[in-house]
Amino acid sequence: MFSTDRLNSNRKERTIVSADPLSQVFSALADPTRRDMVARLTLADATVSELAEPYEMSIQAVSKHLRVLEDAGLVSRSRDAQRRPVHLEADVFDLMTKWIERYRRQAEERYSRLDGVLRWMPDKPNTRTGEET
Amino acid sequence: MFSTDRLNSNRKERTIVSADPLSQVFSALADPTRRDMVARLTLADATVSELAEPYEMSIQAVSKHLRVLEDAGLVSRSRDAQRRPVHLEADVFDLMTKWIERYRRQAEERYSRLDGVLRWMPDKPNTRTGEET
DNA sequence: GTGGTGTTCAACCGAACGGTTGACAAAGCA
DNA sequence: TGCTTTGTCAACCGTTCGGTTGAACACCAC
Repeated sequence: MFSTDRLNSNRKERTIVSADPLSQVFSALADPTRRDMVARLTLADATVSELAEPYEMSIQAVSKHLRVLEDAGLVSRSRDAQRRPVHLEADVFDLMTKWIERYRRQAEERYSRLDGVLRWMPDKPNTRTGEET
Repeated sequence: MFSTDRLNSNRKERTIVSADPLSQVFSALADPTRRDMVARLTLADATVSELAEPYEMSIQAVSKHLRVLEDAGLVSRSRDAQRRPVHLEADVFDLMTKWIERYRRQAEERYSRLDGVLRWMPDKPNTRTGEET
């Protein structure tokens, strides 16, 4: 909660502030390299160097990308000797899906409601900002 | 591709490079303020100052946020005297939804396939990197 | 032990981000 | 004709981001 991390350091828990989960997931997937890794991980687990192979960047860069995927909960890592197999955690997708679907539905509802309003149309100026209490 | 923008500047088209559409949408929604704006816009169109009202930041900051939403195609703006009513373009949600659903499905398929493999289990090492040609 | 392999850590760098302030344009209102 | 409202543009500032290099750690194989 305060220092605790970055002193004993090495293990996890150097979260510091960490954005809300939804922001983390969205921003993790905002990078094409990271999206590509996720896509490949839907086919099979892979080690860091296997994941790094197709890209031109250094292994360290890939390792960093994996960290943000892990922090976002999209990916988990186990241990196999020196190797760190990466595994996709598809559940987190739901977080996004739910957010998106919720507001999409709300938007659609609103549009159909608006159709109604337009048909009704008394003499108000133009329903500009709508009926938001 | 080179200068061209930022010289004639003022009108649109200062795209410079502009990330791929999917990255733009994801990263636009990676900010909680922007997500909140989108959420509110599902209820009704709104002007810039109406949108800005609940937040502590300056109008200019809100204007910037709207720009990234607009560049991502999530939002469009019309004109009403000095006002610039903002309207949600819910279609772009589909871009994300499709990406997410595609890989979620792929991941699920893989897991069920893996169940099969485990039951079958010959003597191969472990199907590590799978069958990605 | 020594050496190789796989991965992470630490420091650094330039570009992008999220915010600020100040100036200004464009339209309505006195 | 001013003055106000609404919004954008431009410049700046500190922080984060995506990448680099170099060093270190952890583990296996001689």
